[in-house]
Amino acid sequence: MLEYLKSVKEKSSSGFFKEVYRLVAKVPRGRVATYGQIAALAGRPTAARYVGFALSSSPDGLELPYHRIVNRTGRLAPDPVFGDQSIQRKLLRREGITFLPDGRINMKKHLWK
DNA sequence: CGCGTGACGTCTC
DNA sequence: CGAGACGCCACGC
Repeated sequence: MLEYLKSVKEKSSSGFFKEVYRLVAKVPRGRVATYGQIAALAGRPTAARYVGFALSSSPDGLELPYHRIVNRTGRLAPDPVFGDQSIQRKLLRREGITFLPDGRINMKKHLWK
């Protein structure tokens, strides 16, 4: 699995992945986007899972704002991805993003577009 | 064409 | 609120 992802990012053969990277990079500071949203913009409304996939294999060199991508309910990515969710939360808060009492992101207020 | 793989999404218990 | 269960799908083999 990781192998093919590697080849994908090296060859940039996948238009979908490439599109995902492009879109994610466009997310402005202080805003967040959802997997499903990115997927839809990338032309694959139902391929939300793959968005996360693309991000987890983010190409070296490209500094994508992973932390701005969250799932629909405002939940952050699982701990393993950032080592600890608190890291992602810190990054987001630093950009002015607010959290709800339950630790989820205030989607209404910060959702991209 | 089928199999395996998930940073998803949404619905039950 | 936590844990499953499904359905979703691009992409390499």
